[in-house]
Amino acid sequence: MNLRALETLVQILTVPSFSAVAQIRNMTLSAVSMQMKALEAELGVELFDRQSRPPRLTPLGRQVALQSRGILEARDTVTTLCQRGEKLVGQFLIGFIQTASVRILPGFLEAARREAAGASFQFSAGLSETLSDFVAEGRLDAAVVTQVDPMPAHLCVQRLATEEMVMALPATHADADQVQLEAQLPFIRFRPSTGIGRLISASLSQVSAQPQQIILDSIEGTLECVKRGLGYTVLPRPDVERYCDAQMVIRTVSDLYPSRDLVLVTRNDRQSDGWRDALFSLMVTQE
Amino acid sequence: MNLRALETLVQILTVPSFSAVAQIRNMTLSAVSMQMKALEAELGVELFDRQSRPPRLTPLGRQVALQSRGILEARDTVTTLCQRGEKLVGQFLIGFIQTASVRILPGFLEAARREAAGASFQFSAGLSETLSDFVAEGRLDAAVVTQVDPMPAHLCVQRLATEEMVMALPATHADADQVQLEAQLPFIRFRPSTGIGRLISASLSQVSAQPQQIILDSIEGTLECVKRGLGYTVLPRPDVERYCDAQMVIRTVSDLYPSRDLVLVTRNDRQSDGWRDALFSLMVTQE
DNA sequence: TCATCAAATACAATCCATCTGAAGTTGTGA
DNA sequence: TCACAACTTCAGATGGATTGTATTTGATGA
Repeated sequence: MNLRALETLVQILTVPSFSAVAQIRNMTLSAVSMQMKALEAELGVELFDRQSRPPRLTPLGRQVALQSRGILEARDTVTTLCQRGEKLVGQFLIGFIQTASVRILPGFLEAARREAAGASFQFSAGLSETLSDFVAEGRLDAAVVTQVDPMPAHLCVQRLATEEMVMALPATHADADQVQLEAQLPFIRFRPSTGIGRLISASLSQVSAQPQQIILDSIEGTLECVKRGLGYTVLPRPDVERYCDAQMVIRTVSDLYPSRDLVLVTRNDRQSDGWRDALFSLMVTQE
Repeated sequence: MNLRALETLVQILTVPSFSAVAQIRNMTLSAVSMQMKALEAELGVELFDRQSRPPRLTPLGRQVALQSRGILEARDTVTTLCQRGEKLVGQFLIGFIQTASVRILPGFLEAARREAAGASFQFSAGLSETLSDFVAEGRLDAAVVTQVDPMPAHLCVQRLATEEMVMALPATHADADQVQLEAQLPFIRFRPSTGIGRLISASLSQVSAQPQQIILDSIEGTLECVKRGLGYTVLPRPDVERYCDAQMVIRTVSDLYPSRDLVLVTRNDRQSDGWRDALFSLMVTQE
């Protein structure tokens, strides 16, 4: 099916005769006639009643013309999509690690709707290493992850936020020092396979051998255990504060545990150069 | 813009490489490459990142591909529209005289939705002569009118319903005979320019010279006047009965006034032969 | 009913876009 | 660094679309 023929057909809705359409479209009457004949042949139906001299659209022909108008409009949305001057145009596949999808994603979506109407986004969740690899392979356009070493090659890394690691412990143990704590309560560890968990594991090995450990894979679940006095844990401050209440106290432990960076990773190629900074600015503005 | 190229682009959403698409679509890799290059040139954008070896869709390219899928779906609705075996497919332009649009149209629409899903309808209102002329000229596909003489040539006329003409008079004059009535009340005449009005005018000239007349162009308004004792009138029975209540009585006057026929008029050509009977049956089934 | 005219169709020649096949280039993975 | 697979480029072939001209057909008016 030829779009030029559909354009002709659609014009015939508003113009009385083939010859008039031919003039408007800068073609010969002959060409118009043949376009319509070919269209009829392809669809296997009569679009025109040729008993009458300016051939008349049949009801079916009229319907086809109206539908064709829809096809052409759909095409025009594509061309205008491509003519936008904006940087962020297209469908972006973006990965988020769990905590970032809570902290960064909502504000990002809001900013994107405001400032990047031509763009759409599809998100997927995963671990920092996986997402970084996906970006490197081209299966994702970008990802928000915690900085990991070593980063896959040819990736561009931009820091979005720094999250301080804090200790969350039951209010009943608010006064215990580190040694007492370790003796009295088990350490509840966030699943070590994730970025956070790894970071903590690395730190822990320098601190002390933990006699008792509970391993959980949910931040909310971890903190719920803390509130009930089942143990203590170490997590990024924003996550802890979100669930904090009177049953729990927060202790700053920046000397024991390093902070972590949330970063935006993109491929370091010419394509990404076109939109990397625009994407980055949509993610930081919502701070 | 070439629909075949769009098909190729859409396939690339689900298939990893140009060469795979080429195999699936029975073309050479070369042709795929050139189609995509031509598409990029036409849109003036980069749909693919050719830094990497199976060329990767850029976010914009992905968006264009997704939108293109919409274009192709729109095209498919057109082709399936044309493949329906039904008789009534397309957009029909149909004229209705005022009273028919109340009596016939609702039931017709209901039947059409049930039995002619591939058809859409656009209605216009007007006088019987005008609508009949429009059908003859091809500005309408069909019309429901009162039978008028002479009918324009080459029209096919099918009777839908017969409406008896009855007299409506105020309940206060229920016992008056025709002579008393004429002496006591003015005759309220429905606008003579319409089909009904004409019919009545023609009859009246045979009956008697009316000393007093009120002319109105609304059936409901006419009957409201009758209810209030301002005069009497003659109208089709269904219209009178719709508004009848205790303040008004109906008198059969078939000896004085002829009945009228509601008819479906269509052009008498090969095109209309295809759907005339189907349309007709949708209009009578709702009786 | 016929003559006339405008409009559409038919057809051959031509044009143009697209496809193929072969040769050349370029990422990728060993 | 090499080999290979994948893509691009190019020239030539192909086929669909357009044009110009001749012919047909429906509309109009005498």
